[in-house]
Amino acid sequence: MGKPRVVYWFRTDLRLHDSLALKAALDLDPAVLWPIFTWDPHYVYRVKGGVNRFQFLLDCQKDLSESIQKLNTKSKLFVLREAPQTLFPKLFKAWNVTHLVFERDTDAYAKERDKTVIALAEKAGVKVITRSGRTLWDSDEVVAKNGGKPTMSTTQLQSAGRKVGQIPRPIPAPTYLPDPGDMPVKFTQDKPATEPDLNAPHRGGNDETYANIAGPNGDFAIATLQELGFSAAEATTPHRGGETLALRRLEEIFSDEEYAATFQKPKTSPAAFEPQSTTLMSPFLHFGALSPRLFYWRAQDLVEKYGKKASTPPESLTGQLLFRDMYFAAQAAIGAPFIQTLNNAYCRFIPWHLPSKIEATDMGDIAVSGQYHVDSPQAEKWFLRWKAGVTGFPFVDALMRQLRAEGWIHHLGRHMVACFLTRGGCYVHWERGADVFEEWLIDHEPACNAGNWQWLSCTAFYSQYYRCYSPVAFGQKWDKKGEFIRRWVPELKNLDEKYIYEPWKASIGALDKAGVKIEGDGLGTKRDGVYPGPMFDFGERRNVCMTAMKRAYSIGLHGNDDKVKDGTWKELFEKAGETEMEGLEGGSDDDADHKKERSIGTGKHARSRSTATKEGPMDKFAKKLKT
DNA sequence: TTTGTGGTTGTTCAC
DNA sequence: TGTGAACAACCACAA
Repeated sequence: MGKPRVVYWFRTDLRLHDSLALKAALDLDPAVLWPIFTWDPHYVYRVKGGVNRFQFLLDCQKDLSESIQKLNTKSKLFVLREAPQTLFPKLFKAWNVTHLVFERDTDAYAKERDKTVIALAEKAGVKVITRSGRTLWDSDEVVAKNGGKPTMSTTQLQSAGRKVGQIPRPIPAPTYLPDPGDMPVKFTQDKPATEPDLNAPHRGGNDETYANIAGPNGDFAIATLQELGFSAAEATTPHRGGETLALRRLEEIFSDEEYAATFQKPKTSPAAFEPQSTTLMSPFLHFGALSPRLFYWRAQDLVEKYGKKASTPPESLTGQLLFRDMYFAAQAAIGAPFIQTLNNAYCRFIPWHLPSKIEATDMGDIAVSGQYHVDSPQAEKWFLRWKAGVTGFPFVDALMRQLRAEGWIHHLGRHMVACFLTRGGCYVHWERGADVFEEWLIDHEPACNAGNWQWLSCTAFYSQYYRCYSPVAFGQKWDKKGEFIRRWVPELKNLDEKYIYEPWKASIGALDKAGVKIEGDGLGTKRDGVYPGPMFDFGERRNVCMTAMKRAYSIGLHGNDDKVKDGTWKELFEKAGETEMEGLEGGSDDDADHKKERSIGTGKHARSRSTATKEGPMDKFAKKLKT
């Protein structure tokens, strides 16, 4: 028996430091080691992601590749363009591989994929070695110690975590890497189905991701944005990726001991933008350019040294990492339904507007990403205005515009816009908001995104729906003068601070002086010096939503209840006299356009109501179940 | 079992 | 310009 010939498969662990899986690979004392990355079509076509996040991913790959080359000039990150499920059997044979090593992934799709790959490896006589590493503790172990149940609070996570054991201390990056072996790719490349391509709207050019298995020059190079069909000029984020940058920033954070040791998340400002008030480490954690355990122990060691004045979880830096682990472990227990309401026993059913379309698949009944029923034209318009950052509420609009441009907004800013879209304004389904965040966030982490949207919409994790963020007061608390709004909503940059959060209250004189007109709905062609009026009376909507939430809570359905699946939930809500719900246009509206719509169309209104009663989305789903 | 307390991150008003 | 109470009332957790 010769020495092992090892493929190390980099996935969401794009780093060399603190990699238990990479250490396991090197411990084999390999004759050859190929560090590879495979472009998974699932990520390229089925996970929404704009150019900003792909740029961050490529940054991480480039940096990792350079670091590998520094350890061994013959090596680098070898990028292969084919689905792992079809690639590996061919690779095992062609490269005479003995071992496949990787860090375990955690979401439902990745677990399925890995199961397939492991089975294929076994069939090919290739030994598979995996290690946990994305989280502080292995999420499956946390779940086991939590009685097989999802961790729904940080207390649960912490007590289960204690039973798993101490969070491992980070290990250093390797100091050597073996040579890669030969890399023949004379086999046929299996090209993936590119449809549906959820990212097509972001691709300005031709998508050449899978044109050649080893890249355009056959040298396994890191892909460019152009090859992925993006134009480099389109990237609008200032936030760049890579392990080197992550480690440098970590040093900067901890060089200010007072900041790091006394960090209290609820006291950091969502309106701070230069610099921002939090660490901005989330995208590095997402792509694995930073180890969560390194971050944790840097913070924990400092806190112990700092003494009594240090902050504590859940508000402290370590607390933030605990929340992340909580969501991962909740996802590990609940599985695929964690990112949706349907079939999720832990997620309350609330008949929000714009519910997801449902598809029955082998993996269970899933919400189709991005596709939804327009049960209410009014809610649809509110949703579009929210997404476009033209709600007429400047603080909300500033946040949404920063999100789209930079792929990142402060955590409390996410609270603000999420509450506004769901239980505190539009009464639109949280899955719509989660879709938008998936598309735009460079730190999009499915577990954290779904978990936080459930939290903010009060469907799981959190239930104090009467605590509602005001688009006026909340921002003012942090940024009295509205500097943040002036930065992101330049139409209003000269407006007196008295009106910056509610420009509709400004006199014509004040507006003229600031050079801005309040009119229209903000959709369609942008006009200079024009900003839309507020899309509804917030106070009224707040009351409508809160009353509706109270009713939905008292009815008490969850995502796995039969009544939710067969459509009979509607009878319960009708009996309770609910009008603010899916299929019904409830609530009031100060939007001039809509008033017109309504005054012309009582008939139209009634029609949409009867259509919805006849067949709502869930009814359709019920039919599917019966057939 | 019941009951009380606390919960990372609300708002508004009174003083 | 800061603190405390009322608002209306959720769930988790501990005793």
